[in-house]
Amino acid sequence: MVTIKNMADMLGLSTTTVSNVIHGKTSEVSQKTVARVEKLLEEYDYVPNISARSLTQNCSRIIGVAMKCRKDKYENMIADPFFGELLGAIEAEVRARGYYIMIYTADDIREILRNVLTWNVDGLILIGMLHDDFVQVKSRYKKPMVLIDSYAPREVMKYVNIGLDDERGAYEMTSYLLEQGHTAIAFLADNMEGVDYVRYKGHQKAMEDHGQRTQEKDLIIIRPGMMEQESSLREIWEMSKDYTAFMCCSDYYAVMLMNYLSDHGVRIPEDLSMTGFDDNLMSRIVRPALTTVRQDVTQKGKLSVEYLLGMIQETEPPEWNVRLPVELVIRGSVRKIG
Amino acid sequence: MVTIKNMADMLGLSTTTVSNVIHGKTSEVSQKTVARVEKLLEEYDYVPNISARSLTQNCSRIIGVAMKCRKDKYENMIADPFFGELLGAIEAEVRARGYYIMIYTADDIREILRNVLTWNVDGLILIGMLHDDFVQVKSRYKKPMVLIDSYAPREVMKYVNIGLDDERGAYEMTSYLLEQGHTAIAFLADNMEGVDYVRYKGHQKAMEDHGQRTQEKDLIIIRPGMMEQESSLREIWEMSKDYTAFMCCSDYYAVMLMNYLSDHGVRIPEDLSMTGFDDNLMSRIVRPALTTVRQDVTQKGKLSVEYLLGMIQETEPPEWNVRLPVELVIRGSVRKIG
DNA sequence: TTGTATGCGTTATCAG
DNA sequence: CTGATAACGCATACAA
Repeated sequence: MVTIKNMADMLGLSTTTVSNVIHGKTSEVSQKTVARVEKLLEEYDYVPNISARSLTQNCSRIIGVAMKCRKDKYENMIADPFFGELLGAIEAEVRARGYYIMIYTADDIREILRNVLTWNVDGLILIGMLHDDFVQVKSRYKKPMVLIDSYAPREVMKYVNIGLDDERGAYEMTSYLLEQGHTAIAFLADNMEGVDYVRYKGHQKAMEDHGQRTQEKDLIIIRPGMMEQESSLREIWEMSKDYTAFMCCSDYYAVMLMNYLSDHGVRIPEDLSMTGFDDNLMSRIVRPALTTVRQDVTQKGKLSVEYLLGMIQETEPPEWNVRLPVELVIRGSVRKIG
Repeated sequence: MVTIKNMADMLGLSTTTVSNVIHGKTSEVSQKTVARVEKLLEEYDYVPNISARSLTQNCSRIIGVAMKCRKDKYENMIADPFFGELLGAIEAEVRARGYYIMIYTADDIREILRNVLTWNVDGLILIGMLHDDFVQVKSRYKKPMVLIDSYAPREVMKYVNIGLDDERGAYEMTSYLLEQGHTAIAFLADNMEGVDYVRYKGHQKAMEDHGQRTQEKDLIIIRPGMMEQESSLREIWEMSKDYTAFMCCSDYYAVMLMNYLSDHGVRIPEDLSMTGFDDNLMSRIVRPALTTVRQDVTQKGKLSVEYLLGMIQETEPPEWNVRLPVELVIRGSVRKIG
């Protein structure tokens, strides 16, 4: 590996001059010298050492992507279609802007924080963080951050969030189901915080606006591992008999359930209508194709990077709480009744 | 951010002593000093600066994951279920071993190389590389490398490869199809190099061993974009009328085609049997579930990291050409005929 | 237009 | 047991 010093020695120049040429500060260097240096640069295919640069400039050109993943839920988060697409979109945009990406996944937020600090990351994209985690990161990491899909209370701390109009998405889906004559609707969610909670609220609101009431028993919480457990699936199957529609918080749950149920003789959508959320690859592959709420995951990733890099270049973000639009995608998994 | 020097000053010690405590070289330091230093370490939650460390030690603790991706094929490679799972598995293992991962995707191998060199990556995992690319990398990058799914000619250059028993997988699948009474089989591949070529060879061999011949027209090459193009799909549909089975080189193609065809009235498997390769998430989701060849992608990723880290620690790899086993998974997309 | 000197945070060598 | 000091590769303030 050639270093600046190597080359300076070869040319009988100082490192300063070589460095200047490398950085295009050619106004301060004579034409002739520039040519000589550039020739050598080419010849040896000089590549700067980022560690050294990072040390002097106190910036690393690394964008950290931190994902808190509950070990009990994911053993391979990146394999999830949603995260895969999101990560891919982030990677593409970061690369296009001349930065690098480093992924930090961990159960423990302190481990993530340690990594972020040790690499002196220039900016951070936080995925799947709850409020407490965010507070902890914020207290030690002082550079720009963007959260994705966060619903941490904004009163406590100002932050940029790139999210979705989750409430509206759920509202529209519920309205659609009601229009199709469904009133016995179960809502299936991961938990009752963050995104899922807001979607549930949208669902509730639509129900109320249409003169329907929601009951606690109509809310089915999918606990980790349930989708792989025969007994839990059977339980859900039993429950399904009380409803005409299952409204799921994610395509993944919708698709997994749909397959389990139809494999056990439940006809979709004749016996039970199903809807998802996200419009993943899966929703298009499954038959009947899944009626779902589309979000533009690639756009989400891209925008996160744009905002983050904007902040790194010291401009205020144009918006602190971005809610990307959402669109109802009607396919074949809902039937009209009555 | 506290530095070693900061702390040394506070304690009236030298950086050497503090550094020694940090690295557990406590045999050279008095109990009392150790305690004092550790207290401060704790108090300020000292985090080392990796750039500085990298500079002195000439190693970065970064494992590079380089993926050459043809722009015309992938706009988001990580979103592909296969790469997503592979990358996730690599990430998990790298993290468990105390290393970090950096992803380099590019169309141009020289860009990848530049990044690898600039970060002084300790080891490299190469995915989707053809022989020429590998030669180019090898000529400039002198640290350990592991290739995944490579079929670069071994005579030219010795290298570690973690791959699959592709030939056998295809052989078994073809044998299975023949047993089920199929002889009019089309083979659908991406191209005729690397993995796909070897799978095709396995297919050919099985055909011959069973007294069948393969003809050039029975080999259908899926060009980039074809899966999204109505006209191409229609063409394939037309072709399908001459066959009783489509044997696809990947689950992705199998699933996409299966859906297109069944949406157009072709009954799977009554009118046409289909098989895939990989045993992705998709193959389990689709109905009828896809008969396919299973590979353990997670194992592939994990093993790659194990081999690579072994080499970084200067031990010879136990094996230069690993061919992971493969398993026929019989589901519902193939019917028995005759 | 070019060169000298210094510092970034860490580790390593060697001397006390 | 502890401490100077140099070195890693690069960028920059300042000097010439």
